[in-house]
Amino acid sequence: MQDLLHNLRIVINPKIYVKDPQSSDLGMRIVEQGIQQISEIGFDRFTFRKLGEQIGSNESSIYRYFENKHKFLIYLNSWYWAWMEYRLVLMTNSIADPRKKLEKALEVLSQKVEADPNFSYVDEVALNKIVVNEHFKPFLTAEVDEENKQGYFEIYKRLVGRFGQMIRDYRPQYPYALSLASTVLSASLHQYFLQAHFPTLTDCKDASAHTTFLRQLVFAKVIPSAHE
Amino acid sequence: MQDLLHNLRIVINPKIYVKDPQSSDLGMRIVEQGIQQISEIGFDRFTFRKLGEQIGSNESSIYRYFENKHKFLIYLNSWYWAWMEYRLVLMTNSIADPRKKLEKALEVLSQKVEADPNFSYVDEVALNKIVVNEHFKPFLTAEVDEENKQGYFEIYKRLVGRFGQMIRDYRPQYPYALSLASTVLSASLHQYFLQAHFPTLTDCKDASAHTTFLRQLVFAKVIPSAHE
DNA sequence: TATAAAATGAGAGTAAAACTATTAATATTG
DNA sequence: CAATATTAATAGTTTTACTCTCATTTTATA
Repeated sequence: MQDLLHNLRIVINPKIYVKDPQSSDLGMRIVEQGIQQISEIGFDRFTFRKLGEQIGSNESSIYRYFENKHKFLIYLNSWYWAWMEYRLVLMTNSIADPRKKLEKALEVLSQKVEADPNFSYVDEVALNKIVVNEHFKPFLTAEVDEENKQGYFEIYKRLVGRFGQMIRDYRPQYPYALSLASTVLSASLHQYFLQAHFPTLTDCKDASAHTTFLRQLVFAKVIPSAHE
Repeated sequence: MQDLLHNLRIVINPKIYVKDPQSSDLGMRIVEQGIQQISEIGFDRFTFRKLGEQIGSNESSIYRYFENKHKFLIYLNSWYWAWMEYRLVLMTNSIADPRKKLEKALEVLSQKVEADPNFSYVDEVALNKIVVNEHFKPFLTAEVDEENKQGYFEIYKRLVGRFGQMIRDYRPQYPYALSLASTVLSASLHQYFLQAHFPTLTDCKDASAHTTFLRQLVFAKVIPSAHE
């Protein structure tokens, strides 16, 4: 992707942060170095104290940007999914044919992530590693329902909806477009996770295999079973 | 399922526990009440102290059975997947026809969980709620690879392998049997999770829809795309 | 350029969680 | 019955996840 859009900024629900990290130098360092640290040591071992040390700042300063580290993870995930949505729209918008559109969408959502020069302070590859490794951790808390009500997961939901609509446009009769969309999105992460940690549980050994596997799922022709 | 097998016991890798909870009354109460508490308040809010209070015992006594609460969660997950495997084998063993066998397997793996009278001290419905809500939390730690090496996830891996083999028996030419098996298993949990917390991201509104959705995925006929 | 306001840094302090260790009481078993 | 293992009660340690206060620096604006 070329450096087409210099003045682009990913917009995140303000309820997720205390102070917008994109509004200051310290904020950007928090995000930048936070991504590095979490991708290196994992989210559980990550603390604001350690991050403070790394960026030569203070724990309490970070708390002025994010209420706690869980919110920080939600922020990073939101950023990632917003970025995915932007790439999805950019790459499919001009395609009229539903099948080709859906194929391109699948490609965007399942291929190996590469750095995007439009957002220099975010290392998308490291961020992808976090999203793959921590998977659905942002959702897996007792507070999901409350946080969902607060709109913390809007971006992800919009992406699933958008992708679901593409499936529906291609297969109007298919009644499980949303389920298929959420399954494909989650399966894509999951297969990468398995490739990294449980290679005996997946056949996807390279990036193109991931896409092919998912494409076959999406474009397969439903055969009614004896039960239906 | 009838009460056929009175003397059945789920065997778990001893490395997961310090002392086998199935070997004593206290151990069984830990498992029984632990399942209740985690399914009620969620894993993050759960502590050994609270569990101790509930079962009228002491925090330090629980530590004699499980090293920490993460291992306890791994134990519960292992139990769940071992139980799933046992049901899978029981229900499919006598079926010779690969298609019918696979259909039955899908049913066992995707239908709503019901209590199993063979294991009276485990509430399978509550345990299923934990597995759905905490999803892949046992895997999502910086120590996955180490724990995997220790064999903590053997049961789950065996289940995926077994299910993958059933897919392979039915579609010998299909090159993604393992990926499909892991995807279906994970998608089944995920769709139940969405149904409970993000109903706008799934079309599965009842138990039969879950099975139908997954059955269509598995039995669909692959259509080669323009890329292949 | 002076001055107010905002942002950051440094440090101490608190509460809860996650253990660990010790000793006493109780149960089990040989 | 004696020895042995198991469990209960309690206190203590370390770490994490914050919170609070105040001093210092930076920035904005008159």
